[in-house]
Amino acid sequence: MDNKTMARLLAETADLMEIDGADSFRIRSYRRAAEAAEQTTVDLMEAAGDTSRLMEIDGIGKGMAARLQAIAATGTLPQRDELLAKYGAGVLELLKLPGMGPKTVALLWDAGVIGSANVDSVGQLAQAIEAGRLNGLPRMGSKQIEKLRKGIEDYRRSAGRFRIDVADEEAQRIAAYLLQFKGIDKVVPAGSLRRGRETVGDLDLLATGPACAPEHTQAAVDYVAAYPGIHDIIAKGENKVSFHVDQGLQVDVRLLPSDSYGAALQYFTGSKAHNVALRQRALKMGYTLSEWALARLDDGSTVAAATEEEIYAALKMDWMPPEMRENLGEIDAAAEHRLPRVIDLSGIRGDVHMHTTASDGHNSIREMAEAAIECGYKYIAITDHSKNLAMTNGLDEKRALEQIKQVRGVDREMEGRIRVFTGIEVDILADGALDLDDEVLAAMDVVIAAVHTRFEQSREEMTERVLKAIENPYVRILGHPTGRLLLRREPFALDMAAVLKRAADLGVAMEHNAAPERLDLNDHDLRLAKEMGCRIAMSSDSHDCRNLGKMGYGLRQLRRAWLTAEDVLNTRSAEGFLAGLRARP
DNA sequence: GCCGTTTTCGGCCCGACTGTTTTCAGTCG
Repeated sequence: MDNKTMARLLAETADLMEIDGADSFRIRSYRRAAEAAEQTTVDLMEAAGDTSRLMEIDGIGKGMAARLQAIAATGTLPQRDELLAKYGAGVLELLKLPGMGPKTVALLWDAGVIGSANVDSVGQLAQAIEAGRLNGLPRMGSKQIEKLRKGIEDYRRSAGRFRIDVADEEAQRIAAYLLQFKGIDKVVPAGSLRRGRETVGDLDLLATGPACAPEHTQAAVDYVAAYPGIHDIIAKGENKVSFHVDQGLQVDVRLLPSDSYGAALQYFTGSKAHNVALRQRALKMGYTLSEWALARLDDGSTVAAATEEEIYAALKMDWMPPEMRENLGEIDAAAEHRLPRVIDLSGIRGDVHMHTTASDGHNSIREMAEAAIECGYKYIAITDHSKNLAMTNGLDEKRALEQIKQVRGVDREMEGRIRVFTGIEVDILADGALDLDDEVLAAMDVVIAAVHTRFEQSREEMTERVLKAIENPYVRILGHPTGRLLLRREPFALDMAAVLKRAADLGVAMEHNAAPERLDLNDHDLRLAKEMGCRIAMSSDSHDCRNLGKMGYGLRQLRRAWLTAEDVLNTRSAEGFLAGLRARP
């Protein structure tokens, strides 16, 4: 069982305890432990034998260590099983409905609307609503019932999160609309979009300006609510409008006076865990922190509010990039002035993976090189597909050798304006062998090995396959390691910890494809890579010169994992990049 | 159930919005 599953079991137990009316602080412990299990780089199954090692993880005490051990040993948690038997598995799904919290679930259960044997609680609830069986229950007026009916509709229509680039585009459209209103000067996305999460659950936009001052927001609120892309309005208050856009994404727009802008931006950027920890720190210092201001506890006077920098400074901390705000140690680091300087997009000097018309790309070597110069890059590597990928017109040994000559030719023609390296994206076969001869690979500057064909292989076999491939001394980069591109974002079942470790030992770099629809490595993989000293090679994997330079989203993931320029090979000069790769035999 | 500049007991983050309440509970972020 992986950490994520263990985290889910703990989180579900917390949900069930909440329905059961358990002590709220105890519930919070389960949630904290679930977050800790999800975020830790310790392999919990492996550490389960060692109680003290589990207890070293923040948020895991004696009790939670025992529960993790129970999960590791039996695959389940007695507390959870008991509550599931009582309430039925369907209640966990009910909690995902908007407006449906534990108290309401408990109410429905007490009233007999939800039966313990019933698994399809959402369907059951829908039927109960139609049959009028909610009428007369406490707190169940006609509006509340209608809200639930609509919630079920929305849930069935679009459950889930949206890719960051999709959310980003919507944010820009809404911002452009808002900025047309006289008195709205600035619109900034907050929430997980600002933190650079891979996906966004809903969109938080902050607007400020004279029209957003308290008591004068009505006209601006009405203007927001008139946004043409709105599908339906969820809530409309004095300084907040929530709505769905047509594709299902929920948007929260908040209007704020400029003197609270920093406090609000900090607050709505989150994450939740970061904010909770920050407010605890504020309390210890005799302050209270809200979206309006950092204020003194005793007389309520404002300490800081207008900018994030002021607020962090008043809390005796360095300001930190939004990507780092996940309560993963950044608060202590900022207080001790030892935040790492995370990687910046302007530091990227080369793109190490791209295709040309020789295989399935749309442009010539020369066109790719010219486009890369436009992006400000100092070097690129041409890495077309190899022959096993027949559908891409992949290169065989003969064509690969011919291409080397062409690339070297273009490299000379560029006269130092940019360096163009030779390379290939070679296929890892089912047995871990590569589909081109070593003599050809030996002639390449950059060999990227990637799995392109998936056979019916188990996790162990997939891992063996990749481990064997990177043993090949000519392989310098492991390409799209988690296979997300190929499997419609379904990652391979692969022991990433083992792969990262071996890659680090061998000096093989790990590719991180930075296009938003690909993003090879997740936050957890990247933190592991950093911990193990496995270096990252960022790429666009461009098949079109227009896609070069679109590394922004993937780069923000690297910031989330605290990666610095040191950890990423593309930040080096052309010669430094080659030298940073595993040495060739 | 966790944790310690409050330190082994007694605390544990903050406010807006909604609906059904005539003073507040529940949900959300």
